[in-house]
Amino acid sequence: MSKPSKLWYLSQFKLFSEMSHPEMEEMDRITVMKEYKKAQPIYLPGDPANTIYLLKKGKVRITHISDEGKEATLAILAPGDIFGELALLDEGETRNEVAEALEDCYICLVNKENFEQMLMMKPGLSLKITKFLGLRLKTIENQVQNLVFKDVPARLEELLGRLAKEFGTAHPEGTLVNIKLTHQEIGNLINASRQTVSECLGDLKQQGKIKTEGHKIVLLSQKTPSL
Amino acid sequence: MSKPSKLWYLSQFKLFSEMSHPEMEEMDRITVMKEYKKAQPIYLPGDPANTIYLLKKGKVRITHISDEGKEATLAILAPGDIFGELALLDEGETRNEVAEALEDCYICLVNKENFEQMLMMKPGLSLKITKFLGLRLKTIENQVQNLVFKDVPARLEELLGRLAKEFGTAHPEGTLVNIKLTHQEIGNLINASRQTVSECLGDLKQQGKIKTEGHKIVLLSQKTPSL
DNA sequence: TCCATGCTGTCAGCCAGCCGACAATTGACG
DNA sequence: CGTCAATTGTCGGCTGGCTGACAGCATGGA
Repeated sequence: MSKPSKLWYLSQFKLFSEMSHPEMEEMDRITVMKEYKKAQPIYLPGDPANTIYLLKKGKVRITHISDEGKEATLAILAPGDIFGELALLDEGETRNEVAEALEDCYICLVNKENFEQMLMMKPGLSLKITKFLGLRLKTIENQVQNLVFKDVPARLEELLGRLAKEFGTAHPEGTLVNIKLTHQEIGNLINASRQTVSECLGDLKQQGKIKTEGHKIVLLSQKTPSL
Repeated sequence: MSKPSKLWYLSQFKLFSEMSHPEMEEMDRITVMKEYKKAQPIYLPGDPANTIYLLKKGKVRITHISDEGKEATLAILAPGDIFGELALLDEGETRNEVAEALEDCYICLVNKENFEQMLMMKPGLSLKITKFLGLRLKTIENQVQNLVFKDVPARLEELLGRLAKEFGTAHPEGTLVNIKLTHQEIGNLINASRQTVSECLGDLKQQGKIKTEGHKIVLLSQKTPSL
């Protein structure tokens, strides 16, 4: 089988980095690895929420869609991230957002019951999950603050910084943000219209803060002008 | 001592409702009950985050304050709620929001280390905390959606509904929202200016959806007019 | 009781960011 | 290499909601 082994992928998870080998094997036992092709939905609003997902390879986008069809992207996830953890809540819940593969992905599926069982047996792991959820909470609270306190240009800069940190690679003049997003998609991430994003990106270019390379953005390292 | 016993208060917590008696006593051991007077701050931005709070009596408001002094209220908490749980995250973190007693309160303080220790020993409790955090996550995601998808009048109606559910008491014509908030405070809750709130409340009155009683709001039950 | 302070209602003016429109550019695919 | 669809840049017009201002109202403290 040409896929890298599931166990290897599991070991890459921050969350499981301190797991013992027998624990890892247990994890392996209750886990199913699945492949998702680019643009393929992983779950949709209304789907039963009974699975937790561990993203191994690729990028996944989580999006809310309003009644009027407006989209708000909650997060773009990278390998090592966990999503769908709302499944840990009460029975009978359904998803209310879309999870979609932005690229070809390998994802591990964990059944809710198995996961809970494992949590029961491994208090240490449980604490890690708790901390993980707390971190997530902090992140989203931060997003609320951005929405409430900052205007579109500021939110855009903040987003570019985050993307650079998460998906950035070295570049002679700064950091290449290694992810392709349309202006519309950027707008969905910061709650702005396509046109406003276009305009603000133009401004940032003029200010010498970014430049575009093909369809990707390069964050130019700010050379504090000597004077 | 005239205060109701701490153990009694602990037993009221949803979270601990299924705890055994010895567990309760353990909880009692690591817990300190403290009284906060109306308008007294519980913690401030910059304070070290090393305590988890269990609200027993009274109401508590959690607020973010931006650099420019603009306020955004994240939540108003009622007895049985837990806050400050960000303390469970990594060491050395500090608060970045204000927690403040809206009325005279009894609050239980739990030291972070003690709490973690207890979590380690009681996997079931841990799972409950996890679910609790998940619930919190869901709530705040809902708030983000409101901010992004709805305009001020809609957010206001939604808020009134929430407050009625949380703090409402019976009233001949509908539900009395049993909490006194200024228009400014309502504005902080839904990210709107004082004036806009004032205007929208006026509109709702005209539409026969609410009326004011003293300084509190009554949500009138919608009698679907039989034409 | 009276005053001070804070809350409410309402208005005019303003502006960030939306929407629709359209042309220019790019990219994907045969 | 050509063609079609998607993406981008850029405009004008519009509007929700903000700010500031000010005049009634409450409220509570001395």
